[in-house]
Amino acid sequence: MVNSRFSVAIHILSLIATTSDRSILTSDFIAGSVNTNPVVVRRMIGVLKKAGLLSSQSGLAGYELLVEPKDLTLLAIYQAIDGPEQLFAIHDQPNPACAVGRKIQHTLEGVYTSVWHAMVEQLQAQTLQDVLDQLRI
Amino acid sequence: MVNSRFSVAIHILSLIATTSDRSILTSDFIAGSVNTNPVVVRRMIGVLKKAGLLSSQSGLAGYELLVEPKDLTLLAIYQAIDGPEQLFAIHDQPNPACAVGRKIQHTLEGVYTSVWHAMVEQLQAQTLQDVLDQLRI
DNA sequence: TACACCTGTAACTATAATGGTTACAACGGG
DNA sequence: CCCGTTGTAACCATTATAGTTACAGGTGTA
Repeated sequence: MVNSRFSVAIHILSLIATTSDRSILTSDFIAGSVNTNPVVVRRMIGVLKKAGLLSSQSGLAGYELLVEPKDLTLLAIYQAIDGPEQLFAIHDQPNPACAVGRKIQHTLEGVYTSVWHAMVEQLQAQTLQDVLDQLRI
Repeated sequence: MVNSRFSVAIHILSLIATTSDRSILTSDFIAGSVNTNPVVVRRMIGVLKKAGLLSSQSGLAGYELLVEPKDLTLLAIYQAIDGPEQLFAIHDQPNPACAVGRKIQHTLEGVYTSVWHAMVEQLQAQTLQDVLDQLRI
């Protein structure tokens, strides 16, 4: 099971997209909705900020999306958080003296790449706006 | 990143499928190819055995596949290991007093289900035989 | 200015997952 | 009986994850 950061990121971005009053949109308010600690929220927001998804100003409440919800794909969010990371880990240093061990890593990379491509298609097909629509806000 | 158990399982099953001489197919031999501990191998094999993918006899070297490589999909292997588990974790207890918090879990489930379905298609389209072919054994 | 409130970030902690290891009971074949 | 093997419990080390405390520094307002 992959960690819950992707879920939290989508939650945070949904709040930012739907809260017009910047003054109430503090890390404390967001943490109350997500049910976590404000620092966890600010940490996550720092990552999303580095990825260019939103902006904020130190000392000033409120966050602003830099990408329209309809243009913000779930893939962009996912990659902002987890980078270009592989989905499945491959055990390292299988025995090169063995016919299977020698080629298993390369083979698995191919398998996982095809799975990853399928995931990418799905994540790219859905935007933050789609999520907002399903939240019916 | 998901753990390396799926990779190790495919490696183990590839060895079993391609090693005709049962007497050398010990957990120690397999561990030497995977580069891990024999107990880790036996533990994993116990899981695959419970799932009905292979058979073994206590005290006797060797394992036997119960499904033909061409009929053994990577999905079956994946599910034997990780069960019907969700791919992405969803943070628990978002605030029900918040419009987003109230519906985010259900919405994310839908999103993740569509991603999972895409993965399933890929995993189902590839069999152990395909892996063996790529290993060129 | 003084103050209240906020962000950004470092540092520490608790918990859980992962994989490696030791140990040993039970089994099978020579 | 003896040796090598499987099956499994128990324990340990490492790492990931998320929560927490603490505090420096920015911002607007009385």
